[in-house]
Amino acid sequence: MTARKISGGARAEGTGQGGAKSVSAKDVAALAGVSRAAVSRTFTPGASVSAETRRKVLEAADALGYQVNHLARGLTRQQTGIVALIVAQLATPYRSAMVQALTGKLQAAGKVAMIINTDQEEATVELALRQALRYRADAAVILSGMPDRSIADLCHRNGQRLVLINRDDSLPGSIQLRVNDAQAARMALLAFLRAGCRRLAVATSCDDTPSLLARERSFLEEARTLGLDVQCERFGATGYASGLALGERLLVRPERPDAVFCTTDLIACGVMDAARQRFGLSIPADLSVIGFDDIPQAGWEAYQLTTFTQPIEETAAAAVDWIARGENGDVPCRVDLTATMRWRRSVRAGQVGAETAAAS
Amino acid sequence: MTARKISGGARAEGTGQGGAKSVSAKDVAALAGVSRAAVSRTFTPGASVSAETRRKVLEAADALGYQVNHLARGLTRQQTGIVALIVAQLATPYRSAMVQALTGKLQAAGKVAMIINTDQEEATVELALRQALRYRADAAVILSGMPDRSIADLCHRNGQRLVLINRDDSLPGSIQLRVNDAQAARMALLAFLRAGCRRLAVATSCDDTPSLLARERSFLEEARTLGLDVQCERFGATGYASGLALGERLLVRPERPDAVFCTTDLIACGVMDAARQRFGLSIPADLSVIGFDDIPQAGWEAYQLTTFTQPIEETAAAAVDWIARGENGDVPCRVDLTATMRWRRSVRAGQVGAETAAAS
DNA sequence: TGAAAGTTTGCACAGCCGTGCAAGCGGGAG
DNA sequence: CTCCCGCTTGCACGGCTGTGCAAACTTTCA
Repeated sequence: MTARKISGGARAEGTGQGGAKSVSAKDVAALAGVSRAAVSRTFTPGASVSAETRRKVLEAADALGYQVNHLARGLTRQQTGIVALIVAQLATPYRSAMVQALTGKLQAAGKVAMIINTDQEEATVELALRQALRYRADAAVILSGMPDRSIADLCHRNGQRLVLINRDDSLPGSIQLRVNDAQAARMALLAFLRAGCRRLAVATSCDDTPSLLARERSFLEEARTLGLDVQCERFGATGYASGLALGERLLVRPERPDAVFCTTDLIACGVMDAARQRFGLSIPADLSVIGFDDIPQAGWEAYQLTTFTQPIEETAAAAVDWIARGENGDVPCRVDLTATMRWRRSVRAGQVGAETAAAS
Repeated sequence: MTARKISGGARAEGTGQGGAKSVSAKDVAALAGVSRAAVSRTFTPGASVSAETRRKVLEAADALGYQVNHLARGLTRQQTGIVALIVAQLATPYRSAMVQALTGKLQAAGKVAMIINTDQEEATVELALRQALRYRADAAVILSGMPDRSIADLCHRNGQRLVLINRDDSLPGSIQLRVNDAQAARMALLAFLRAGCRRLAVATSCDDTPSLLARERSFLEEARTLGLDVQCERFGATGYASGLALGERLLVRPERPDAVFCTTDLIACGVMDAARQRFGLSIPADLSVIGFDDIPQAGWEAYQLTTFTQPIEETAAAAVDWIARGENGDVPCRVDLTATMRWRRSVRAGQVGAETAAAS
């Protein structure tokens, strides 16, 4: 296209007209009257510089507003300090909380987070990883979707490490962080039974993310093991609106459920609202509900939803720790984390007698 | 510290042991049997390469999984394609929605978003901008906090453009995006009056962000102009919990308000829950509430909150458009956007007679 | 005072890319 | 056959940093 010729000569004092070149170590060296290497060493911890030179350099750097160029530094070093977060549907309570935790901890570890959004259609996880590769990210954290084996291999060959959060497959040279979805789902079932509920149901979305599937399947399987029947309804995308629709579909049935396990808190909120507003039911007297994620809204007065708390901080900490540690090679690593049950008031107190938890 | 010597020689075929150098244009050139310049030109639109050479290069690049290094490219070009988003409290409905919109549109414009989190204490906006500078971001979008003039000047000198979203001050060489907070607050007041409410109140947090202050002040001033008294309560951080506390404080007063303008939807939800659960009030019969932001929860069945819809898409579009346009110089630019009223069911229908909006 | 040891500094190169410039190559016209 | 023109291609440089190596300088010790 347009040639965009860069005038190498005149480094005028006036604030830049267009390109506005940023100040480099050469500029600082010139002003301080030292070599460029001296500037570089001043900003390299452990390098040998005399106090006098250091002072001159820092003074000049301050006057010019110099900041070391991490991009150029990333060329020689094998690290850029960039970590890509690949995520869809960021504006969701759980996702945004996870991203907040990750960015915070990454910063504390001296890294910086780059967000790659896969909301648009198509084969976007692959595109996202290629983008991460182009910026030579030290690692990529995958929160949504799952890369093909071939793409993962491409990352591996280019020295980009992968963090898989609640993804199914294991990949070489990557760490896999998983939450105990299956066990939690079984706990939910037990909680319902202990509360005396018998007409059980599951409400979930049509999104086939590994976590949602695991929660649904475990609940169903455990029920079948115990010889119980469970009504399962699946609808739409993961979110409040789908929860509303799911509630209507379930509660209109002849054998109306008295307990619904929702694979997500957002769905649970929708189900609760449907039960109350459209069917005049009261919770937990007429209907017990359990969700998953423990998003902020689950604790709101209007819901007081019993759910499972995602170990967001621990997950983020484990991910960042593994990224910062750097060293390890090809062996895939796996970390299991536990979502703990959070009792609130959306499950009715046990009728059978025995241990009814959490009165307050 | 440790010397980290990089062995320049052996480029072994085996998957890397530690550093795992990523594949460069030189590698592709070697495999394709052409010069490195040919590789570069193949990936530069509009450059002159023969079909045959291009084919060989693309083949080799594909075999090796080559991706152009945007960091190195950023050295020669004056653009890195990186845009820094400086934000605190990302895990909040409004903020995360804004970040989602920004990242999506940035990507569509061929840029990439870098998140810099200012949740930690201290003078972090300055630190965040310095970090953005170190990565030679083309622009920085400031969603939280306000940089000192001196820091803004530093960015300006280094050719980093600034986007201020709902910030007070105007700065040279930056664009300022503002929403009509003041006008909206006046509309809220009028809506209350038209509904027949007379005991007005404002609930806000102690955070002194420009938007919140503008909403509060405009409401109060307009009321004073009309000779009306308004009870104003201020408490805690911006969020649901503060809303709950604010509701309790306001509703326990001798002259109990019959209308509360909340500077944020999260606060509004808290106030509504306090009114219902702790005081047994019904909304809007006993209490009318108006919020701000139109977060997803405002549309939930349990709230049906009348509020003001933030022009998130328009804001993000305007920001990205300005960033992508690039060209313009020192003249500060300002764009005004309008938050439009979203009628739901948290304001009682007018009693006076005349124009009562939104029946359904 | 002279030599040895230690510190500091500059040079030059590597890391990766884009691109101006000139040389090479092929083809068409006279 | 020769000349000219257009397209390709390689060389070399610039952009910014970190760092090994050797030279210069300072300090210490005999």
